[in-house]
Amino acid sequence: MRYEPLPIGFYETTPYRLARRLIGTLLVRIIDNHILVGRITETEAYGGADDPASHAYRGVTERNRVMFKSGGYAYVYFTYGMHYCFNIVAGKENGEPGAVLIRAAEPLSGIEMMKKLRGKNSLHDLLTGPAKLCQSLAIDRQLNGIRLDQPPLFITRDPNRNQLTVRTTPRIGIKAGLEKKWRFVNIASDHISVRP
DNA sequence: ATGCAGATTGACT
DNA sequence: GTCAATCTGCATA
Repeated sequence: MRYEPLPIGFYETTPYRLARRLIGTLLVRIIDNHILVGRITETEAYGGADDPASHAYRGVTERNRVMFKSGGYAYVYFTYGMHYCFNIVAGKENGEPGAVLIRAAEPLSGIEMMKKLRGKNSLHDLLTGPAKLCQSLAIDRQLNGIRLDQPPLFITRDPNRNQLTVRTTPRIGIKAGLEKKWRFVNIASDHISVRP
């Protein structure tokens, strides 16, 4: 199977629209001759000055500066003293900052490698949460700022278009901006972090 | 099944 | 000094 990365233009839209568009696409990670693939089941949109839950809310800092780039870059940050979270930057050059947090996916290929990276054997415990997903796909601060239109990390369309049933909910684990329903979940999948 | 505390470090006030 | 876009193990029911 050959995977064709989506072009940068795919990401040049608002975080909200990108978060919706990413549901059902494939996240592909190449590492040490292994091809790891997951079908994205859960995302969250984060904005800029309009969104108090976003890292970009108070302007540019050393940590969040890739959120201010144009769409199609990886924003990977470290949190809770031990976890990474993976985001995809959204938007156009010189537009509003924003990104989409990838919260969950369904493992499709490279499952043995994912289990090894994660140190667990349960299929349902590999990609069902933003930090678990980073661990199973070996995503860490080294990938912060890379472009997502080529290996070792990119998005591609699902050739076997699967059934999607997308629901929006408030975002998880935040204390501000709870009124926004900016989380997207494919409730047709078992591989999601928290069932709405 | 649901709930809570602890882990552990770096970014920001 | 505070606390985080989380996960885990243990407790209770």
